[in-house]
Amino acid sequence: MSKIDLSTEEKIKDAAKKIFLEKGFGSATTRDIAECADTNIALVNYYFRSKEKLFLEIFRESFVETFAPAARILEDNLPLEAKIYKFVDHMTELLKRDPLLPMFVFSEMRDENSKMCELASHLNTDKSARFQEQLEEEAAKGNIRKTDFQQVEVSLMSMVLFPFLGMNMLKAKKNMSTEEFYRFVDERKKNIPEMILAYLRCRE
Amino acid sequence: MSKIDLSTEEKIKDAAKKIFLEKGFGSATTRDIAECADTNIALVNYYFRSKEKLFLEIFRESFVETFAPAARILEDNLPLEAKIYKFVDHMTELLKRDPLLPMFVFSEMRDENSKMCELASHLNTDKSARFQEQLEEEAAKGNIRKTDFQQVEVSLMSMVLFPFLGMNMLKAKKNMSTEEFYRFVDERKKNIPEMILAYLRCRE
DNA sequence: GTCTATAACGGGATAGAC
DNA sequence: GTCTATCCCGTTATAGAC
Repeated sequence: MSKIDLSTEEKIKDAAKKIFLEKGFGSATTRDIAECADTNIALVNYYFRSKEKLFLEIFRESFVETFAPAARILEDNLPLEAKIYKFVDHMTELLKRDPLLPMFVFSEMRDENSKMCELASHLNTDKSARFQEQLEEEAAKGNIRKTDFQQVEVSLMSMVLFPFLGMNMLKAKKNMSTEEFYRFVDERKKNIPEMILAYLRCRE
Repeated sequence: MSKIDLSTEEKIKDAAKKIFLEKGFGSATTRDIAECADTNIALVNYYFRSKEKLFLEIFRESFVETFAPAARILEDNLPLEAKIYKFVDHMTELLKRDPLLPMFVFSEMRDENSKMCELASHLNTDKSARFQEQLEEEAAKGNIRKTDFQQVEVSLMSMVLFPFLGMNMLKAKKNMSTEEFYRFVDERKKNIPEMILAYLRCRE
């Protein structure tokens, strides 16, 4: 189905996603969205009641249906090394398709009292601590060093997400084109797991 | 000099910094700033001409005078290991004093065409490639592995900055208090250099 | 330098015709 | 479902009195 055949509601939602991800809730306007969807403000409110309701729908989808599931790869049932490679690879590919996603999610959680923070802690129910158990098991077997799993988890997330959060800074500082940036994050698919695994495995 | 003795101009600037860092340019209002500085909108415009001019001054100071100098520790003249520890320590202490700084800088650079991106690439003049040279020298001596210095640099930055960018996400997901968060990043002062150095030193 | 009042504008939302 | 016209509010900026 080509883009032109989408229902008005779908066109508005697609436009809203694009605009909100580019500008954030505060700087995006209903006018932007309507224009981008090739309709008018009245229809945006007809389908979604308000800018805020529309936004919450986009945020929920981005976070709950896209971001969180990818992060959950760490809870999969896979050997440690394979899992880390899979996580970095899948997450990187996801972010290459949707490079503004991390900044969108995190910038809307800048205010500690925002609805988005509430939403995120709400979704904090399924804590299958498989990754933590796995690190502890491997450490007990002597395969890796004993370590704080939260530190490892955050470092892993950091190294994958940060380049996208600081994409324009990186491009500015290193004079990178978009293609070079994507090559750079592709190289990290090998680099990041190597670093994590070197840390976990090397004695000291 | 106590806060109450500051000149009106200084009070406005302090207030503007606080408000802009909390909300970003788009969501901050001149009213917020005036109220926070305990004056009125007219005076804000009297001293700074417009919201945008005020903002640019705050951004310049935050970026040029605070953020960039800290990042430049990597170009210091120090042995590799000591330098990495110093960088992580100093940067973490800076961010503990100003935890909103990374999100402020990066979120304002979300739009590729923003003035802030221009500013950042403008400041891209002093590229003393001391850190790069150092990694290459040590690799030539066989002390560390041969590696892409940009990957190492970005990973290092990632691990230090990311927790502050995702502070509220982290707090929500891990049910952390502010104190626990600060304890967490303090532990990373040891953890991050260990990871980088394990990667650089371990053969494979 | 400081304040009050107001102009000029842009934003979200809705009424009502079709 | 769709559109035009409009309302109402918050925002930036400034004029003008003190």
